[in-house]
Amino acid sequence: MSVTPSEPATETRDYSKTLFLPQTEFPMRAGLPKKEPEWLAKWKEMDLYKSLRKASAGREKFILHDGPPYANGNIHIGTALNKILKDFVVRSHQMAGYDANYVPGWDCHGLPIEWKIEEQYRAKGKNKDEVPIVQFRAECRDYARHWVGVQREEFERLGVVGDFPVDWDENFSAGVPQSGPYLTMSYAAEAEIAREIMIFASTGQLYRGSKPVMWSVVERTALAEAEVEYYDYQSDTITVAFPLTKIAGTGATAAGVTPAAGGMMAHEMPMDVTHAEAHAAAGDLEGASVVIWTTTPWTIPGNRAVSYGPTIAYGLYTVTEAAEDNWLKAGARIILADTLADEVLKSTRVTGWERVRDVTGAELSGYRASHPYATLDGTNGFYTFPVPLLPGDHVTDDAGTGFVHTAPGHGVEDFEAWMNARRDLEAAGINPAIPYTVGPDGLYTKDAPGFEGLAVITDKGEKGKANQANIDALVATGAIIARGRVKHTYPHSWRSKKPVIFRNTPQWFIAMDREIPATPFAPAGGTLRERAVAAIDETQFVPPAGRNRLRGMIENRPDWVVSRQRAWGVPITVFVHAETGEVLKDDAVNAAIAAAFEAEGADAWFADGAKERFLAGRADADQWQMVTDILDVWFDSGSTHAFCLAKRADLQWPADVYLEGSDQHRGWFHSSLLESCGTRGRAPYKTVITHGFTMAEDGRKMSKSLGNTIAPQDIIKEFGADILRLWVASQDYSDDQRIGKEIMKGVADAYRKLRNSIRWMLGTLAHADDAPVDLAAAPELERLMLHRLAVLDADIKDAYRRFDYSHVAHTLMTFANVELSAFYFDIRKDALYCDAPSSPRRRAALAVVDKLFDAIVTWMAPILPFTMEESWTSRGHEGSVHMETYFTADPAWRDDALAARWEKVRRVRRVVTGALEVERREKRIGSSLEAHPVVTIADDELRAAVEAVDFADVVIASAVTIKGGAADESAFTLPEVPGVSVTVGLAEGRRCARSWKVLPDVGADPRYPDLSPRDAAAMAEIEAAA
RNA sequence: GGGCAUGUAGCUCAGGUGGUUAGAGCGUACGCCUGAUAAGCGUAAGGUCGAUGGUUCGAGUCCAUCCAUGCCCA
Repeated sequence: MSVTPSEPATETRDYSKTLFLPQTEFPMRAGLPKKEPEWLAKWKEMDLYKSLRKASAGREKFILHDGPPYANGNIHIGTALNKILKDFVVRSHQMAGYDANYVPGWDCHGLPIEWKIEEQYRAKGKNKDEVPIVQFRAECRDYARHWVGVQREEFERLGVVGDFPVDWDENFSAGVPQSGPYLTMSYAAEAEIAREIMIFASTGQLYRGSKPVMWSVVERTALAEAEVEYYDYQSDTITVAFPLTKIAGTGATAAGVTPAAGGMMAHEMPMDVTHAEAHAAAGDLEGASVVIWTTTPWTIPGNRAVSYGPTIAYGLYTVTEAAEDNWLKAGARIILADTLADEVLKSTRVTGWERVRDVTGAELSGYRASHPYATLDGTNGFYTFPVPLLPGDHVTDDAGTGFVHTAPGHGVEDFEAWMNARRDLEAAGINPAIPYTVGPDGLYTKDAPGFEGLAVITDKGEKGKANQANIDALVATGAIIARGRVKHTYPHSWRSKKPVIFRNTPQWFIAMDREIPATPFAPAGGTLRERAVAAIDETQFVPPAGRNRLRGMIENRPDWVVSRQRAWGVPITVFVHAETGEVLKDDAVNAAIAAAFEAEGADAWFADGAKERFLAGRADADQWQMVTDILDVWFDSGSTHAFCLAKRADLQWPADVYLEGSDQHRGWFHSSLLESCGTRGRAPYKTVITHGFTMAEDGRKMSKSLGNTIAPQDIIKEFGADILRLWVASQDYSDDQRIGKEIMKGVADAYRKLRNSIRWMLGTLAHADDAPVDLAAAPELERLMLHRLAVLDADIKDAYRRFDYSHVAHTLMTFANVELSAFYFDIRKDALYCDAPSSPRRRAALAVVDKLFDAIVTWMAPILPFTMEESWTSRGHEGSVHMETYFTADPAWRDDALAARWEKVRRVRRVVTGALEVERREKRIGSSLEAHPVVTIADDELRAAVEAVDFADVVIASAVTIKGGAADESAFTLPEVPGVSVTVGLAEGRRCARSWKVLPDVGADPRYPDLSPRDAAAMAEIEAAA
């Protein structure tokens, strides 16, 4: 095939053994799924985590504080992504010279674990309520413990380095564990969480209020949304009229309705002429009624307001014709949403009506309604309070009447509409307290006069008499105008399958807008909301959009409900006075509680005689009630900074970084911020990093039903953890990511290319020795590579500092492919393989490859810990690469002028490469070593740059000729490189049997008739040494 | 429905303050090499920059609306 005249007689010798070919055990195929566990074992054996701590003792700390995953079930791809990103942060800072100590943690309390234990009970036919609470809690604890163990192994398998070994005895005995992961259920954590909530209590930030919750009468328990199932259910419906009264200022008030405070009205209704006129015209709503429709007649005693839609078109309607005995009489005037008026009026069985005029939301705000039971006998005028009309976006005109009966104790939207209006209500002299109309037994309480003792739902889950009693009462007062039945979906308990109700229940809140007094950790000043907003401004967000998202939530959120009527958690360790409802503030009691928790865990609160024990000698146990609610688990995890960061000698408070998924703006970032601002006056973090969610390959959410889920365990089994980690590193984690078969294959391909470049370096470096090389005197090409290292050094370290791992991965992989594999290595193979051992050129190249290797391996180590460890030890190092700091380039290597010249050289190289490709196509050459390109360069400066280097080597040809002058029209040119043309001739001479270059002086050395002079000299040297 | 984001080649990403034919790596196709060989090198194809409308001499880049996807609320 070769066009080179060959002389078989002289090419008999096999010179390949005399070349310095790459030599390495480092396999091309990684076999990661099998190899990685071996590295894990090695790190365990050397106790990498502890060795790191020891080696970096005294260095500046960099602390990423772990957001605790929930100890329930195997990890999924999102958890893996999160932990891998955290590991990037930790490892990259460790290698940058910090002491980056990572202590993982787990969230152990809460509902899902309770469910699992209850489920196990049900399977055995047991009932949770039959089991002593302390025993139940013990089972929850064991369950959490099991999953901490499972997840711990899964996290370590990802290559995450941190303080993972758990000493269970230490966690469940007195004293703060000073090593191992933190657990929200350790005794020390439970004690500290209690201390934190007691700070809120003793500073008056914690208060008892109320809120409607879904309640199952059958099970006597509050239910979470996830515990509710929706079934069809037949409900009674009623349509009720609420007569209107003009709000003060005109002097007209209906009997029994308290006039509003004059000040507010004077503000809203200034007495100028225009308004006075408008007022007079509007007067005809006096005595008209707004109309509501509801499927829960039993909530009428709890009614406190009527909501309207500010943008809904309403009309005033007069009944012109109705049967004598009809509930809605002729002459009645009612207000309805126009789109619904006909439907409603038909349902009232009136036979004639007319629309009088438009009514707007703004006009309605000038009126109040009275309660339909204002005139109900036997209620002692209880219901004579004013019923305000509240604007609410939850009101629609698709169904009903366009007005919504608002019973704040019986619905979330009702509650919110009421609470949003709270300030205005108080200003108008209306009591914003929400009545407890229904008790835990489903019976009306004394807060529902006229109905007390009647059942809404019986303890069997049947409908009680409440609905009929209310309908009768509404008929009696004449407020009802229609009734009916409707079949709709209604929430039921997932256990009993019986309907649930919303009922107002006492709950504990942390106030957002109360001035905070001094705490043990921070001086007085500001409200929780003010403090949190200020703290957000002082926090760095990556990406920056996180700031607005978190701030928006803090600015608008209501008070924080921290109580749960559950068993598995830290109790709200507070005593309330039986009569006054006052919270006991006694530091000695608080200290006793915390001390007991530290020794025994929070179970101490639930043990028999706990009340007497903690109050002994301080307060009368008969006078004080013990709160048995537990804390929302968000308070637990919001306190991790207090019981972990602040309490461990090897950590520090505040954390440098919190890093979680973007859902945690509502979750952990949020609760930690509030908790810390309430007790310590600032955020527990300096920087907040967020990542997006992992989608399936098509960019859609993963779901089991779609069958497009992918588990990290499976990826590890098929590709290895390093591939999963490289996937993490190659994406912009701040946005949502995609994962799937094709994407993983692509990542594995990219990995393989990088691995091969490393493999080649290892093989080449097998021939290196330790003799020093003066790099300043190295050839230009070597100095160019050193220059690139100097530039990359700054770039890579800056990217790590910015937490920009995709920049690191893309930059280094592109560098390895484009500048090393396809350029530097390709060019230098000749010198590295063929030059004599003593050749300065070869020795310089080896020295540079050595630097390149150290740079790439240490720079990639945080991302590919397994592969880089394998590379590092394959180079003959005894220790771990993870004990190293980053390779650092000598700033003196930077040579921009040199780089600029080489930029020119490479432009010319591209033209030559193009020309060679044409020759190959035409089958005139195969290897570029068969060619002798003749390059014509018009520009003198460009030509000088090319002439200054060994251009034949650069284009991997056996010879090259550079000429000045205008480009040859008939020769090969590239439009983007004007003034350069190339013609390609065949190299003259014979093919050197060792280097395969085609040179005229092959055989010049008579000892080696088939070699070029360079190779002959190399052979002489090698043979002399042998 | 509301708040906050995102949308550039098959995949993963670059594209400060608007300016000539929109870039890279990987993958793909084709070719070369056979001394990095289940590797290495080269060449090529591949994009209505989510859509529409607007501002401008000129927009991937600015504005508006819409669509799609996601997170958090309702």
